[in-house]
Amino acid sequence: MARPTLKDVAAQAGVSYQTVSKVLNQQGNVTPETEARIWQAVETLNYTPNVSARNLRTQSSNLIGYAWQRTMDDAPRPVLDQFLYEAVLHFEQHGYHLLTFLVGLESDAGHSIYRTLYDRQQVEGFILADTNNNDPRIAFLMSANIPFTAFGRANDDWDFCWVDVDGRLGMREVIRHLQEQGHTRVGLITWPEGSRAGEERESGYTHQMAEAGLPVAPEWVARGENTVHHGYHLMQQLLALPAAERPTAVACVSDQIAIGAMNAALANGLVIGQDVAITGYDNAPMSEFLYPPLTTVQQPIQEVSEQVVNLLLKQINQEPIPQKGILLEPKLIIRESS
Amino acid sequence: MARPTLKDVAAQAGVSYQTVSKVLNQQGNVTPETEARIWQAVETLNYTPNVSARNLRTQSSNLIGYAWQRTMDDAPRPVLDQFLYEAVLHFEQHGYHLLTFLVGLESDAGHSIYRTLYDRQQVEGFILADTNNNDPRIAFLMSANIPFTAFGRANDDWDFCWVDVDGRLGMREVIRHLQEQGHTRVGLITWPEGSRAGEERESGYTHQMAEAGLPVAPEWVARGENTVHHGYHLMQQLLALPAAERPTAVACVSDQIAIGAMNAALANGLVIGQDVAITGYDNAPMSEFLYPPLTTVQQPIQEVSEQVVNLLLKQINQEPIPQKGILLEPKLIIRESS
DNA sequence: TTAATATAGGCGAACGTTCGCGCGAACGTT
DNA sequence: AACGTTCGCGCGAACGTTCGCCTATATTAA
Repeated sequence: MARPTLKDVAAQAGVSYQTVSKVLNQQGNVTPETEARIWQAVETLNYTPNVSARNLRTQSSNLIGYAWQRTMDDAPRPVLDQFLYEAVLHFEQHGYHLLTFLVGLESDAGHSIYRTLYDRQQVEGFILADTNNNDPRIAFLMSANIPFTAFGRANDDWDFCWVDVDGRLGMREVIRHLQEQGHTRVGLITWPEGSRAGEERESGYTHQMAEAGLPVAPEWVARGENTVHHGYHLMQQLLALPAAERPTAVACVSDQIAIGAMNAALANGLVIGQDVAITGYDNAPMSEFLYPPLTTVQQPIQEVSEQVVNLLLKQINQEPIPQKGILLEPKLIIRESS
Repeated sequence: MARPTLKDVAAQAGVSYQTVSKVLNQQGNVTPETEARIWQAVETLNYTPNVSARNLRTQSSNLIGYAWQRTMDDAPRPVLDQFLYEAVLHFEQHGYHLLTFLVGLESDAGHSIYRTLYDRQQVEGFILADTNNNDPRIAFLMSANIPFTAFGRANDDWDFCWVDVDGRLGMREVIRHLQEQGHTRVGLITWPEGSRAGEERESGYTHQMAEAGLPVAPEWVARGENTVHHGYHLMQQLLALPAAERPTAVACVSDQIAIGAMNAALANGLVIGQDVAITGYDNAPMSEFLYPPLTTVQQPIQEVSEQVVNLLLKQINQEPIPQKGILLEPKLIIRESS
């Protein structure tokens, strides 16, 4: 038999199909008896509403878009993965689903996909991650007046909804911890310049060093992409400095990089946590089981997702938004690598 | 102004709105002039078709469902991630998008979400990954007659569409390679029993050892979950065997496990690739940059995705399916860890 | 010249909902 | 007994498409 519709249910229950609709949407008055009859009919016919028809009528799709960006290097992004998972979870609790799509590498032309998806009413808004200063996606979505919420900040004078974790604070705590361990020459392996998250974390490093009255040699700050590979080579670079000026501790802006740095230290015959301290960032699942376990920073991803979802749904439902930007605090996790 | 509809475009172009529809769907005869006028109107009004209305009319949604399963341990799944990415890519080339949803942990009740999503015509089919023997999802989808294609096999006598990579062959080649390196005592770290992929790989191990006339001690086969953590401990276990019966080479069923095993070997002061050989499986992005780089097996994920998409779309479009199961060949990648 | 044919485009209907309005019956109030 | 009010439910309309059929005009053939 073909999919049952409202009319089929109505016929079965002996009422008009609009009444069935009302019962299903729990509005309108019906006697308990007819309501029971209707539910009974729904049950026996195994009726489920047609979502296209409903969407057409209500002018909504209950879908949120997320552009899946391939990272340059295919590195795993534990934080992003968890963020997405949690976001899907929270969206589902509000009856929304996530529609994933790809955006071309040609960044300019690529934005039209956001516009198209929104204009044809396939999605009601977007979530963004991995944002940056001058992020063209954010600029575009703001100008197009399309609802979205970002995990991560962009230009401070841009007015949009975001949720972020205070990377500056996180890195400050890392550096303070290293200082408490007695380290005075602390290096930093970070991303290339121009990354908002990188700037935050670097600023945490710089400020905490300054606050402790410790000088920072320019060659202690190494920059490269977010891969184990780069971490390895940048650490080699730091270790190649003369013994007297070589950092005794190295903070990395990601666990990926830290793993590379650890490998480099091992390759140089150093005992990590003893000859040299290394810290990561993100608390990737495996960081706990590395050799030795990695000191790192944990971000409250679950809360990030929840807030992102809330902010986006508020926009979609035109509800008032008390605070457009939400900054959460990370947590230092001390293990044996430092 | 409100979203323009077909009628708005029609008014602008001076034709009936149905004619506009025909032009947009490239069917029906129109003079080049009117066609140009229509496109012009579409352009100036910035018209995009309403997808709900179209879906309602055509009884299709152009959406494919994928159930996001949280792994027990939150371990990264490089293969799965790449598979999904490629699948999204191929689906988009056919005008489809991917709808992600979560399935509850209570496996039995959880299937209703597949049914619901399909019955309300929100998705036209599903893709599955990480399948297993007696996989309840597959059993359910088969019985419900819902289109789907799996990345991975299940019971051999089940008749459904799948694409898989020959794990038995992959592991055979790993073992053969280790044998060629002179190893006679080869261990295996694999998943707990009951995993289809695990069985395949283990069978490759067993057969290749047998073929080479080498005995296999039961204690050489260690089992545990797919984490760095378990890899570490299982390797410790193998290394704790008396020197004379301890394997000189250990094949792992995943790079995750291999990383743990490498860490354990390091912690025991062994030089990997020299004192002991270790191999992984999956060619995770970081495997190349470990210390030392990890010998592993690469799966042709791109082709897997493409075939999965093709099989699923064939089902949806009721096209004939020449071959329901497709088995692809993996490729051994030899690096310094063996 | 007439009839057959092709061509361009209009028209009505339908896809399966939701929503507001309206109407009769039952009920309570004066 | 007459009247307002509430309750339970039906009815028409609309959301924006696509699709098949129909018609009017232009084109060709007899």
